[in-house]
Order: sequence, then structure tokens, then C-alpha cells
Amino acid sequence: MRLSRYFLPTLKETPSEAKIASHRLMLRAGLVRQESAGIYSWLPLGLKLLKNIERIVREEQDRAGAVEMLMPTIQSAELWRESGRYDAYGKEMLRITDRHNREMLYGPTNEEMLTAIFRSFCKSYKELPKMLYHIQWKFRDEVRPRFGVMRGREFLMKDSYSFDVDEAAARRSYNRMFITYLNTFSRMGLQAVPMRAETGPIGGDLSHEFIILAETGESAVFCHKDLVDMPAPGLDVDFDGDLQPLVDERTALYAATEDVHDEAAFMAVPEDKRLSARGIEVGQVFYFGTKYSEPMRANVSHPDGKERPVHMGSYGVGVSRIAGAIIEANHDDEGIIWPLAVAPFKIGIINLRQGDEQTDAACESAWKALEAAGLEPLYDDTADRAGAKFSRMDLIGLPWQLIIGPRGLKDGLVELKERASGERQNLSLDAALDLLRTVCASS
RNA sequence: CGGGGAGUAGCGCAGCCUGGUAGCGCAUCUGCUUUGGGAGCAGAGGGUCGCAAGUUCGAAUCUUGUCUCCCCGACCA
Repeated sequence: MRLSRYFLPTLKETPSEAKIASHRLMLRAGLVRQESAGIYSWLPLGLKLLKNIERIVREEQDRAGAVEMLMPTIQSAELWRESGRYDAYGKEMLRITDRHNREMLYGPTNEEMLTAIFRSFCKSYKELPKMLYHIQWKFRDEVRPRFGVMRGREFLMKDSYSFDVDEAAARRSYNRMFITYLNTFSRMGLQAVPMRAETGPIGGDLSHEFIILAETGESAVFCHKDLVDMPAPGLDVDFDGDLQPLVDERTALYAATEDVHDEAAFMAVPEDKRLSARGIEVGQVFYFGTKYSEPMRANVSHPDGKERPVHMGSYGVGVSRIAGAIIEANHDDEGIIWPLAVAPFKIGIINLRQGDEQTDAACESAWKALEAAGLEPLYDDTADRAGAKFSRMDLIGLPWQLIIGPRGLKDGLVELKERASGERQNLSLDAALDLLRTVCASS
């Protein structure tokens, strides 16, 4: 992509409303624009980021055996009356009336709808287990939206729903999502710590939140330090095998959000291993049994001929929120530092002297070579001054910068800068292209 | 929802107290000079001062109402 044709409205000055780093940087780097409190437009660069996050989430859901579908954003109040949540949900739910004066709502979550879908098609234990998910925009009318996309009112969320014959089977589904989430966040360059959590309005008796530690996190968390360094299970996990040992390994040590924090249990953790910090919740898993299947009569016949409600769980990942969380965990004074896997572009090419014949030619050939390799670089071919280009490229945080100017070309050299480390090396254009093809190929 | 703050050019702000036809920096446009870390000089364009009433000869400025946004708390993925 040529920057001169792209739409990248970066801001030199910081908008006054943004208080935390990720919000500030998302506005400055031209990723989003606020349309109304807690509601954002995703500009081209932000959309590419969002798609990358979404892609990883989808790939890992599919790997774990979940099946993608898509449910609408607007739901009918009737559905929610069946579960009793229409009245229970409160003002967070955005209620709408259509032209026939029917009560509708902008979905804050989809337990009711998917339970209704399930019950109309699945009647036998033989059809279980089932795990379905969708990635859809949701709306919760937060009293006080803040922190940019991390606490918006409209947000993109992946939510999965599991249906099982009994609690033991449901726990296997729960474990499946538990493990998948660790891999998912790990692929995005995030270290997520699973912590025991409150079940909230979803209900149920078993729940974990996946927390990214960050100073600006919205909630206080307490955990054993060893959990923070524990590697993700890995993409070669056998999801049909027994996942319980892997889950046990990651739930044995103390870890809890403030809502369910048990000070006595925390004090039992050796003092040098106690970590009291703040965190951003990027995912949550729930097992809630028959909370919805029972009132909504989502029953299946068992081998004994009797009908019983299915055991359900639901599993959310805040896709748009992760965009903020990644920046919160990966930035410096100059701007964002994207992990390679989610970077909107992996490589930026900087033409230091647009209009200089030799420099233009070198940039064009670098651009074409990288495009041909499928690496899709962002080529800054604008007439801006070098300083402005450097600052902008650092701000938008592309992992690799290929810097080409007359000074280096005189000696047949270009400069390759890694955003994260700040390391630069001078090498021939061919060597630089080879290196980029190698380091960018893996993800 | 309780408490606080703010709406003046695209962005960041001053002006308001003490009413008199609106200003600064950045950005934008033109020209010249510059050209490896957000350039310099000269010039130009751009604002019904959130909206609505009221007071007044006269309102960005005073009064009332209203909308929006932000911050702290409670709540929440």
C-alpha cells in the first residue's frame, strides 16, 4: 500500500479527552475516531488490526472444534422474557421499539438466542456435544464508557456457547475453551493469566477471567507470580484428549480478581511470590449448567428415554477491547509497538527523499519485491520530510522499518530498523529483503 | 446514578471575572529556501464562540434552561 493513497489521519497533538496510553495512541495513530461516548469508527489501519485479532481468534476457535455462525445484533424482548433476563438486565441493555411498537433490544450477549436455536434443532443426547460461536458487534449501555475501545458501549466480541449432556461433559467443553484462550492470547503476543472470577449477570458457578496485567487495568487482581511466566499450552494440544491436567496446572496456584479475592488464601502464597496488580480482562469463560436451558426448555432425550435440560457454558473474548489491551502492553514514548502477528502492516518502507530518482527507484523495487512475497508493506512515498516520516512510522508502530535514502544508497546500503528493540542495521537492499522475508514469514 | 470539570477554526488553547464586531500555537493553501528525527521566512484561507431563551443600545463574556463530552466514585466484558 502506498501511503499517499492510503487514509491514515495521524495526529501530532494528543486529543485532550484521552487519558491512558492506548486510547491516546489509538487516536493519534489514526486507528479509530470517537463518534459518541463509547462508540467508535474503525479507520483503515484500525480495521486491519481488528481483522488480524479476529482472524487469530477464529483460527483458534476452529482448531478447538468450535463452529462459526452469525446471529443478529437486534433481538426481540420476548426471547429475553423467557429466561427472565429482560427485567433482570437493567439499564445496561439498550431497548428499542420498532414501528409496530414491538419491544426489541440491541444484544448485549446471546445466551437466549442460541439456546432457542439449539432447542429447535437438537433433541437427542446423540447430537451432543456442540460448540458454536460467532463474532458480532454488541452493545452495553455502560453508565460510564472510558479508556477508549477498552470500555466502549459498542464492542466486537467473540462468544462461544457449549451444549453438553451433563456437567462432566460440560466441564470438558469448558476446559477446551480455557486452553484455547491461552493459545489465542499467546499468539497475539499477550500473556494472559486465568483467574477465578465472579459469574455476574451470565450466572453459573464456575468462571475464569483471562487477565492481561497492566498498570491501567480496570480491576485489581491477585495471583501467584509463577502464573505470569507460564507458557501457553501450544497449538499442538490434542483437544480430543484429556485437558484436565493442563487446566489443573494453571488453576492450582492462587489467582483471583478482586470480586472473589480471598485474602487468607492469598496470604498462604509465599510472600515473594505474591503479586498484587491491576489487569485488563480480555476473555471470560463460564459454566452455568441449566440456567437457561431449564426455563427455556432446551431439553434432550437421554439414553434412558427421559428428557433433561442441556448443560451449557459460554465463552467470551473482547475482540475490540484486545486492540486496546495490546497497545497498553506494547508501547513506548514514541508510539505503538505491534507484535508481529497482529500488526496492521508488518513492514513500513520509508522513502527519505521522495523525488530523488535513485531513491524512488530503490523504494519501488523494495515495495514490489515485498508485495510479491505477500508481505504487504506500507510504503511511505509522501513528500513529507524525513523527520516527520520517522516519527509517524514510530507512532503507528509497524514492527519493521525499511529506511531508504540517498545517503545510504551512495554506498549501496539501506537501513533496517526493528521497532521493538530500536536496533538498526545497514545492509544491501537484497540482504534486507531476504531478512524481512525470513522474519515476517512465520506469522 | 452521585460528585467535579469542559464546550471558542481540523487539533491544542487564551479571551469571560470587569459586556463594545474574536485571538495564539500546530495543521491547511501559495511562494521561496530547505531536505536522515514532526524545518525556516513571507503571505493567505478558515469560527452563526454547543444550542435556545432572557437582560442590554450592544452578549463568546451576565442570567436561566437544555444538549454533548471528559474526569473521580459506584457499576460492568
